[in-house]
Amino acid sequence: MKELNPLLHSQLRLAVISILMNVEEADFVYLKEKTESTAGNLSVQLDKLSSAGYISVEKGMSGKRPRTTCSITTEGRKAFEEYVEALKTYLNL
Amino acid sequence: MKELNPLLHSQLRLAVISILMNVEEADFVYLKEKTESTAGNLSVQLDKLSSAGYISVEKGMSGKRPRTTCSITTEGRKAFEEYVEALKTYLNL
DNA sequence: TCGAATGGTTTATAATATAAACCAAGTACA
DNA sequence: TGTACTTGGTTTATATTATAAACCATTCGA
Repeated sequence: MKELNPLLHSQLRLAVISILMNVEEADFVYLKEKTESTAGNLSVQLDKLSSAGYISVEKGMSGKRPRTTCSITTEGRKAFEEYVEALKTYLNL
Repeated sequence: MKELNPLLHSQLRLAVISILMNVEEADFVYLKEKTESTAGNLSVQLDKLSSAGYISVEKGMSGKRPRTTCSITTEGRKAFEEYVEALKTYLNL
C-alpha cells in the first residue's frame, strides 16, 4: 500500500493546504477561523509546512497591525496531489 | 470544516479498515503482510479498532497454530463511510 | 493611563505511533 | 532428547506529534 505523506496526513495541516489549494493566498486570521484551530497550534503547523517548502509565509503589516499571509508553493501543490492519489487507494475512490 | 475521525485518520488503522471493507475477513498474518507493518504495531492498532467496535477479532486455531481473524462491523463500516465523506471535503473530490 | 483586544510565538504537556523486547508453542535436526 | 529456530502474537518502552497554555509586543478604547 502506498505511503501517506505524514506531513500532510494531519487534520490541521491538511485543512490548511486544502484551503490554500483553492485560493491565491490566505492570512493567519482567516486560516485560524476557517480551521477553527487555536493560534498556537496553527502557528506550529504553518512552520512545519513552511519548513518543508509546501507553503510560503510572508510576514508583513496591514496598516499598523501585523499580518501573516500564506500561499501554497508548486512543491506543496505537487505533494498534495500525490497525497490525494495515495489516499484514493485506501478509500476505494 | 468537518472533523476527521482520529481513530481512522491513522495510516495503519485506515489501511486495515480499507482492506476489511473489501473482504469478508482477514487474518493477522495477511494484514501484516499487506500493510507491511510490524506485528507489534499491528497488534496495538487492531486492539484500538476492536475496542472502538469497528472490527471484531476472533482468536482461534488453525491446526496447531494460533490464528487471529478480523472482520469489519456494521459500526466500522459506517465510521469508514463517514470518514470518507469528511475527507472528500478536504480533497476537492 | 490602564485594561482589553489583536496577532501572533514559545514552551510544556498530553496523546499517538512505532519498535524493541518478550513469550508460548511448534518444528527441524543432530 | 535437547537445543536452536520459526511462527504468531502481546506487552512495554521510547520517539514523534499534536495541542493547549502561557507568554509577548503592539494597538485600541474609555
